[in-house]
Amino acid sequence: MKDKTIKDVAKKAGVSISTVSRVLNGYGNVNKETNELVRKAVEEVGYSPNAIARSLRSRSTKTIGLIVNNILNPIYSLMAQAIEDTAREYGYQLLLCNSGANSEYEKVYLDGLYEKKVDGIIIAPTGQNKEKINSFIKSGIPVIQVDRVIEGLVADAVVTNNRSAAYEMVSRIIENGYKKIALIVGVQTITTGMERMTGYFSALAENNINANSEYIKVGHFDENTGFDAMNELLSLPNPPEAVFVCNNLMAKGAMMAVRENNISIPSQLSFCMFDDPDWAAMNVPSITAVKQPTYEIGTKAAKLLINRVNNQNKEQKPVHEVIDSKIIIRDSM
Amino acid sequence: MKDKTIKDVAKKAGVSISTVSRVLNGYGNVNKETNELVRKAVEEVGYSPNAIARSLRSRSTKTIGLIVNNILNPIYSLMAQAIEDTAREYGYQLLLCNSGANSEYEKVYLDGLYEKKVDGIIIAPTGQNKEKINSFIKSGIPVIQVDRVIEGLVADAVVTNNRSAAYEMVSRIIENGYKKIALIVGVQTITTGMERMTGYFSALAENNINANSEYIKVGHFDENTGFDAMNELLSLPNPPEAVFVCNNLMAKGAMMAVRENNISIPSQLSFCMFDDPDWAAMNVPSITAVKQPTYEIGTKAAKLLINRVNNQNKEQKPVHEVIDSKIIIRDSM
DNA sequence: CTGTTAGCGCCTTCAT
DNA sequence: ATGAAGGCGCTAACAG
Repeated sequence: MKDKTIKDVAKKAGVSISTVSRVLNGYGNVNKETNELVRKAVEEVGYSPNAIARSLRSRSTKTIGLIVNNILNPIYSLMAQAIEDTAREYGYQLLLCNSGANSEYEKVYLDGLYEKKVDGIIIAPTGQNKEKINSFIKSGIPVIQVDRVIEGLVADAVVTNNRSAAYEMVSRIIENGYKKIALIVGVQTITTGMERMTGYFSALAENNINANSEYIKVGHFDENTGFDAMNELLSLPNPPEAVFVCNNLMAKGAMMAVRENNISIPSQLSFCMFDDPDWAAMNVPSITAVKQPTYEIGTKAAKLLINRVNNQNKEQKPVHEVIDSKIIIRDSM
Repeated sequence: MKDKTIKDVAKKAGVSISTVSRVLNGYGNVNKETNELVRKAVEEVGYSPNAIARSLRSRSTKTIGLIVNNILNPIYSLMAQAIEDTAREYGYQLLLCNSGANSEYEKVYLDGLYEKKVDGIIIAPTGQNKEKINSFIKSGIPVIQVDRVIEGLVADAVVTNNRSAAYEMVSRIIENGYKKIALIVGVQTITTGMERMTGYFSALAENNINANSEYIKVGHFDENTGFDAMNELLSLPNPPEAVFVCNNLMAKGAMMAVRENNISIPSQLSFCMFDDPDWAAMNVPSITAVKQPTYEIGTKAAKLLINRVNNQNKEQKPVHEVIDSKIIIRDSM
């Protein structure tokens, strides 16, 4: 069954296609009766507008691209939900891209989104495609960075206070009387990894505790790294008394290792983490965690983007919004 | 910076736009030298094709719409990941829609996807928009149902063996010597709710156990329902010895209630569930669960869809694919 | 207030 | 092997 076009409606209503267009888009002056006539014709014909044709002409797709690492990570699925909720509210749709933290995939996605003429993109960048991302901005397509940020890229960003949250978390550990504090953290080429580690060092320094390089494990922000790192820490001749694990995936792996080694928390090891997935609260003992304002980050990012889209002319300075995380003290520390 | 078009490339290469188009799409006969010439011009000009224009002309968007209940539910985020992986492999992109199990939203999304001329859709349907979904199919836009199915809709579907998996799970409970077995399940208007409940009844019947209506809690597939239902079960004068909770959200709520009531699993209550989220394996005791082949469902659905898209003419019969779940026995039973 | 017209960027016969 | 021309469905001047 072939789609009906604006032409069919025009014929049915006995008016010109421009009149139909005017009625459909609700601008210009249209006679009330004509308006009625057209609306009835739309019904009768069963007309549905062709967004592709409209986009080609109007140079707006009402679509935004979202590139995340891993939609399975609750951080990103919650963020996606927030963005989607906001997008819907404003009449936008979401093109979802799962980069898998792979910069090659990211590049392909960026090209795809460019060709599809999205009105803007929200991205948790791998960091490897700075120039390509920049070309969006130069073309007038707004870009909002979330979660992490590419240094030197002049684009908006919405992130959490990684450094100070980590700082505060580690300070709490110290307050509880621990000095031998380990850190499991992700690569230092992305800002989350870097900032969380910096927070850790600041807290140690401020309390005159020497950082012990044996206690610092840097790897990927994933389960395997967490598992391996924790095993290494536990097999140290002089193991740490506390550990701060810097994201939920690593923490899951680390927790597995803790269990396999029959280490009791918090009596043998104080355990706390960045992120607050379901299992953190359900674990026995429940895990002290840094809870990111993920939904809010998503909402803010989406609103910021849509705002940009609607004011492309006004050359505002990039916004760098930092929303505070909350530390949730539970029983593991 | 204005986008370069095929025209700019043509001018640069000193050929016509149709030759450029031929080179870009790799069909027809083009002289090797001309080919070179055009490719170089593409580079020099910095040309990127406009997918919108191409779609308008070619009537294909290389885009598929995905409508799920709740991207936060790991079942759906994993499915989304699978679909996305497959889509990427075949050069398709994903328009993500989060219906929130709300049929009004679902309707709006369906309209939006129709207007955006997606090549096909994958949907976990609420069940309330049968006619609208059917209109896609009538227009030649393939639809694949996942997770659940609308009765009487002539469309492909990829689901798990809800009935027999539930049947087997409950049979296992019975084998373990329990007779007072409760069920917490979602609404019976969607097939997952219905089939899982049917499986429960079959297992009881086959073992000559009378179903006790006090033990059967039907509500929404969400955390609150699970929590409330479990509380009610536990406050029964004659509480059940075992419970089968029919999805991960409900199970989370139910587990909360179990804990608040200081009920010990499995000594006081045998607990098992449909779905296998992170926390099920990590819980103490670990939870016996029906693990759906979620990734596989997503992959199959995407492949089926893409296949349909490429063979729109061939009027094949709808496929109803059922992929078996796996029961993972753990310590909670 | 309404109709005519000119494209948006691309693909695709149809000539040559 | 290449070019010219029409049109996908729609919006937005521009006339009237």
